[in-house]
Amino acid sequence: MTDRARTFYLTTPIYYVNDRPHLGHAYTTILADTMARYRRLAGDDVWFLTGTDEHGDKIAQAAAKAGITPQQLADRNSAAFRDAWRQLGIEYSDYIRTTEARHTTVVQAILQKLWDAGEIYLGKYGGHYCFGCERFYTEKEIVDGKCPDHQTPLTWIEEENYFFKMSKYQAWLIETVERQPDLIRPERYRNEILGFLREPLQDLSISRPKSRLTWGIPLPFDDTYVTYVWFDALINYVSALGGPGAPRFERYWPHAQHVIAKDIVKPHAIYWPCMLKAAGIDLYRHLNVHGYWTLGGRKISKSVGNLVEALALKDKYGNDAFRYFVLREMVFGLDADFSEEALVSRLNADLANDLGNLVARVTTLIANVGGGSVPATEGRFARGGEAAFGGDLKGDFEKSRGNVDAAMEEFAFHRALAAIWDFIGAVNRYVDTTQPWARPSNDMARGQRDHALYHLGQSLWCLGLVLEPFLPEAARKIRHALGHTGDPKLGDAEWGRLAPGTRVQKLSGLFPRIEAKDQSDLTYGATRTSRRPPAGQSGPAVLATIDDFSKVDLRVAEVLTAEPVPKSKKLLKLTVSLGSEQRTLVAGIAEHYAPADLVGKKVVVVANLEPAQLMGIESNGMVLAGSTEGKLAVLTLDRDLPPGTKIT
RNA sequence: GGCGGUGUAGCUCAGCGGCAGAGCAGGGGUCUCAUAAGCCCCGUGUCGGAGGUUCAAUUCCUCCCACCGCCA
Repeated sequence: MTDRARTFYLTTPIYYVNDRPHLGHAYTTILADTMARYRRLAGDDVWFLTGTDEHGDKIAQAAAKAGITPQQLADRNSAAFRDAWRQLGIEYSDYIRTTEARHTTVVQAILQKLWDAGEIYLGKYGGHYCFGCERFYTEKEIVDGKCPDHQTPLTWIEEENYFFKMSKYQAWLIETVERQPDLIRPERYRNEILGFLREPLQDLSISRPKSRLTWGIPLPFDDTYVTYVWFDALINYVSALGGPGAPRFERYWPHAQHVIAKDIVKPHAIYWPCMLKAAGIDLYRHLNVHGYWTLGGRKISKSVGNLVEALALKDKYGNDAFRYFVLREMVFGLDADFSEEALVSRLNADLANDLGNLVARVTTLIANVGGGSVPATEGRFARGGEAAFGGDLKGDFEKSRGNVDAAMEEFAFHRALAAIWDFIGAVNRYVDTTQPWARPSNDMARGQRDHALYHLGQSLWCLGLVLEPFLPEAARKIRHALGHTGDPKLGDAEWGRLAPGTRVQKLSGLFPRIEAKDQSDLTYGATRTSRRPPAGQSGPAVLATIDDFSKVDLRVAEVLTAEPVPKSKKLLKLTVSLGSEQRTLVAGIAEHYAPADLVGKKVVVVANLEPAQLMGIESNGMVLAGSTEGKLAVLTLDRDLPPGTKIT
């Protein structure tokens, strides 16, 4: 653990304002935010940039369709991203927009510099162009004369454009990537780039004629052209700092680290280094590449609607839980699957059971048996006694913190969290071992109890600090419960910093469990929605075997009596006949059926469901019914069958 | 088609020459401070398949199969 302050410049990509904020954007931004928070917590000098990319055909076309100017469209959608980050508690230092003057002036200055240096030339290019992709396609890529991506007809365009002499930097780039093993990480993407660089590198078209596209930054040396989107967009990382020579640029650029998703590796690992080299600017330090989220085990379609819905789960389960899930679930660099089921599983197992419950039991112990404040530990337990009594929590924490540091150095957020949870496990075991709730029978036992509570207090204190980047809200609540209201500092995460005598407040319900009855309305995958899913695509992603199905004992039941359950709007109490026996069961159908409508009906019930208490009534079974958008229908029989008939 | 990656316990993944691991899920036990939480115990799995190198291969090499990525 180094104490020397370091400097970090972290960036997300700028997000294209043709899109709505979704899970993918959110994940990248949460990664960068977590890293920024971690470094700030460690006392480092951090600048964290995000923003929006606002030029290009798509924006112009979308604006035309909406009957507004491109700038108005950009303003609106850029605000949507800003709002999403506000809701997610993202603490960025700066938010750049490519339509801002501070950006366009730097882009033009760099273009002029490259033009003056002969790094740019006017060349001719002809090709099949797709307006949707904003790119040319080669003959081989075309499918039936159409764009392989959009399946739309392509346009043959032959035009003069300005080209950046990227090819001349190929050898330099190969050498640079090979010399710096951690420049592009994880390694799989570095290998991909090295593989790509084995083929000859082409020069890069950096302009579009205004006859075809006007929504862009004019080339400073030829105002009949605008700058091509990548050349414009990548420069945001530099322009946001004021450009070369600006104080903020000199301070942060040498420490630049980009965070991106794997789909934009090539521009960042090939174009951008060459552009920087040509402009006489040092290369960034790291390109950190993460994988894709799949949803419910399925590949994500072109439509982003389900990704937007996945992001909406933050409102249902809270920012901390959402943030924890994405950070813990995705191995950095690899793809991972997002599902509400997996999120709830993490929330219950890690946040509620391990962390939330630990915080509750420790604060309650201190409040109830420790007299409401952190006890002092006596000298006789301070040294050898520590290891002898309960274990070495201090050592456990230091080990965990070391692992967190190492993991964060490599952008391995999932390992950092695993390391913290190792410690949480140790603290839970410590509570069980030391049993501080036991009434002390003598001074020795009293001393041991106070000693244990002291160490448990220190443990919570340290968790309240080290968890801050990952669970900002929960960490703050933990610190508040321990009377700490100032700015958190990782340097304070040391044993003894929580002074004996400090008042401690009970903190329970930090992460309430999502109970089984609530889980029944989970969707598989993240496509929970108020709309009906298309026919054939609804339902679980898992397949039930015939054995699974045969576990459910479905029977015909005749409703004998039906009455409302007092104080309940939804529940009806039913007595049904299964032929050989009568059952009482409770059904949540009172809003849709009057009791009198049901009596005499033959319905279908699950006969071997485990009993449940509902409003004080034991329900022995479940009436099958389907529901959608406020409509509900109980299953009945097409022809008559006697009560008790088994349904298979 | 070329290059690369992945394939290990029901699920997610770690291990990468020396007696097969973790978390979750599941089963059993136990404490009662705590959110029916915690803690303890329980895993013989052709380590994708076939060959080879080696005293020894999940680990190294070759080929094959499946999936994924990049490129054409």
